[in-house]
Amino acid sequence: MFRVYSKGCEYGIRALSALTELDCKDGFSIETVCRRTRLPVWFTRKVFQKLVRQNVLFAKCGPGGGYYFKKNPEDISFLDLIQAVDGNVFQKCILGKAKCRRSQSCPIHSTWEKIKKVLMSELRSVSVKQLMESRNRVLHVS
Amino acid sequence: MFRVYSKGCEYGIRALSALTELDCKDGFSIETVCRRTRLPVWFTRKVFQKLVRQNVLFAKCGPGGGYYFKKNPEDISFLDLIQAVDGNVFQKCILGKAKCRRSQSCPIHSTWEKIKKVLMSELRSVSVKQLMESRNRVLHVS
DNA sequence: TCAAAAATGGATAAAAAAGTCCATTATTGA
DNA sequence: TCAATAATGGACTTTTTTATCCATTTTTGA
Repeated sequence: MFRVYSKGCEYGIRALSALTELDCKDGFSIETVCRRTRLPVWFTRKVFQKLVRQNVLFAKCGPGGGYYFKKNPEDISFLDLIQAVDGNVFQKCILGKAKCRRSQSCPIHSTWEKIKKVLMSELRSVSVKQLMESRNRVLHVS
Repeated sequence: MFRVYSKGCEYGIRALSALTELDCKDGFSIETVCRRTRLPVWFTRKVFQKLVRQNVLFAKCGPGGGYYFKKNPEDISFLDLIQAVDGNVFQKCILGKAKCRRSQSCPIHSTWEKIKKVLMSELRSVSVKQLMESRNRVLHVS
């Protein structure tokens, strides 16, 4: 039951990873993305709604509308994506202690702080742009 | 929705962390541990049952019975505990890809492998004995 | 030997997460 | 202006996880 992020977040990541340069420029509709990735449309829609609220994407209604990046895909990290969809999940104490600070900390506070630091910095080091590129590369190879 | 381990696993960790030297020698009952930690008895029981099946603890029925460590608490790591309760959770692909191997891997395979390595080695570096000690230290200080 | 103590495994209930649907709103272009 | 397109937010359903309960089994010692 180890999870870095929710299912919804996973879909968001997979959806955005499947975008092309052109999509980034001209925008993309849910239908297009979900057809390409075989993700469930209705659920992915919910995730995109969150990304809009969190200023990662912006949405344009009406014919020819769709979603557009609000920031450059280079400047959106994997961590940004997780936090936009799931919230500030990395702050909580790993042992569920309500007030886990340096004094009065849980038995593995310092270990966990160390792990978290690595985890977050690695997640920050991957951009949506990179996700897109490596996905497209994989598709070409296979 | 970030979780390193299940709720049950969390309870197991908290329960075992609350044991004393004497408990390790003479065994301990669910009631004793749960009174001390204010954990729900019935649920913690289920977790202990798993730990028994996974050879972390062994159980003795009847009056004066209870649970005993099957291995030395020094030799049980945090990681062992997680895997005993939750199974082999760290093997799965972070993006939910069924077959994520070096060739045909998901876009963040290598990043994730790196994070996982640190995560697992840190979790392996903490023993149940240490958890017990630091918990007891905290209790004395506060 | 039998009542009490302690664990077991299966059944069920409650809560949370995941997934679906729909009526509504916004926008476009014919 | 209005029909069609595309997103929105809320309501609802299903599935998974968490939590509880109980009848049964094992063991002890009076």
